[in-house]
Amino acid sequence: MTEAASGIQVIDRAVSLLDALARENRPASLKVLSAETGLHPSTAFRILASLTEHGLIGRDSANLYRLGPRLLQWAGRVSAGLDVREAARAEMEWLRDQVGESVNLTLRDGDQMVYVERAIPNRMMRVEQVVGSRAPLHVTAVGKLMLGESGAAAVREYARRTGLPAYTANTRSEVDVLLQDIETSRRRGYALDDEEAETGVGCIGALVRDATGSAVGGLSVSAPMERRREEWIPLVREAALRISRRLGYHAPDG
Amino acid sequence: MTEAASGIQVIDRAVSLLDALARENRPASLKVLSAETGLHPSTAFRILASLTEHGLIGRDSANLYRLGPRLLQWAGRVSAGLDVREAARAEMEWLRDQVGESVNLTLRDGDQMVYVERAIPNRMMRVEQVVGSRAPLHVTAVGKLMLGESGAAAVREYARRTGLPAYTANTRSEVDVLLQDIETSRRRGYALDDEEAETGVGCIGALVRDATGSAVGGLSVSAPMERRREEWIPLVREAALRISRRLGYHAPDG
DNA sequence: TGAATCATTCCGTATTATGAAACGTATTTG
DNA sequence: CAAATACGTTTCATAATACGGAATGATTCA
Repeated sequence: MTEAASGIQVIDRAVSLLDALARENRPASLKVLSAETGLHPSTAFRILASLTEHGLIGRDSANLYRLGPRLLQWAGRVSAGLDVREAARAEMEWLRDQVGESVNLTLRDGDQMVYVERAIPNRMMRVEQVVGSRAPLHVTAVGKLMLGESGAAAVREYARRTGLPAYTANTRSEVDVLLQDIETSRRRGYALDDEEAETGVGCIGALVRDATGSAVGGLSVSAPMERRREEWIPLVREAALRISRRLGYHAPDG
Repeated sequence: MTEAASGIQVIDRAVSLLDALARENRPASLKVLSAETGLHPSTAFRILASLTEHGLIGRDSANLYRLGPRLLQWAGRVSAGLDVREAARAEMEWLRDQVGESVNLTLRDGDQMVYVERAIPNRMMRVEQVVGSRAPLHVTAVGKLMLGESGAAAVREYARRTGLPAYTANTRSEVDVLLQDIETSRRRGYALDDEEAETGVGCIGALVRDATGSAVGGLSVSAPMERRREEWIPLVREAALRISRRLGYHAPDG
């Protein structure tokens, strides 16, 4: 169903098969996959066989297809230059232990933020993001900071492209309101998300920069709104700064 | 260089491009990638463009190609049925804090173990595995336990297929020695790796089972040999068992 | 400013992937 | 237990598809 077309047919089809498998989130039969993607069974079989050969897909005892471990090999190298995930892991765990809430590391990918790494607390009620999932820039704390990096003109373009869809009553779906928010966030060096992506969930985010000083992503704490504390702000900033330092970042002045 | 051929040409080529990019471990130019893979620049360009379209590859400001975050989406769903990684994360951190050494979660993929998740301690000297990297079954603690699951005949077949290559002086490269080791390990419910994969590194491993009782992977502690302690054995077993329980595993008797 | 290097696009061609149909194999049903 | 059904796999003629040589743009370097 979720199709994408461009460039090379076989690759489009292979991707849609892998997507179908990921969406299913469990081992799937050829029948299911070919139905799901609308591919002729024979074609789907051939492509799946090729992907299997390369380890991108594994096969069950029951002849079911599943995503293969080779993907991990590639995913491990996904980063923005240096390995941000690597640098972030320890700091994220530290921050999670400080605040007792979920900590997320996100990277920008076009008009979206991608959740790249997380540390979740051991409590009953918590906010949980799936690694690899996405959210639009304007509804996340880190996303708003990223927008602030590229200037007002770029934000307006973003607004025009996406239409600033509203996820909750609090989503900044008016350009001017968004610009206002972005500007104060930029000045303060941190951003809040006041139930703008999901009702009941609040975030505090700060940017992570690399050796060249450009923002490669961000760190954020996500908590049920009523548990979020202002006291966490310096902690989030501190953790983000420490990750940045590990990436070679040196503060502008000293 | 590292070629693989089978089934569909474009997919073989796309995979080899992604591989080249992963091997490079940094953003790479079209020139480099086409040279590395032996593909005509025009062909490499077309394939890379298609992969980029799908987010499997991202592009730098300097027109360099890098692995894209979409891979994370897929990698996040790589598992053996239920999400082992998910279930394991907390337990792994607990175990790491108990023993103060690196903890690895591994899955079997054919004749190899794949490192799927890790928790590393915050100390200067530590053993570190890259997520997605691999090792043959017979040189790892968990691998030997996995071999023990399928019986002596299967082990002999494995030995014949792979030739039991020796990585250190301690590697069990004689079938009978290996079988002996596997059998005692199976009976004890845990396995040791006494510098069999790398000199100076010792491991303690235990299996992780799913709801059907079959081994889906394993948990292991890796430490410099002189720091490894026998007291850790029950801790490793306990953590592995807790992960198994989260996957729905129920001990055979009670 | 000119030269050189690399990325990108174009396009005729043959190779490559395609999908209908036939064949195996396992599972279900009467 | 046999027949039927459903699904996975292989084959093969065909045309659509990806190929790669060459020409064009865009940068970088001298």
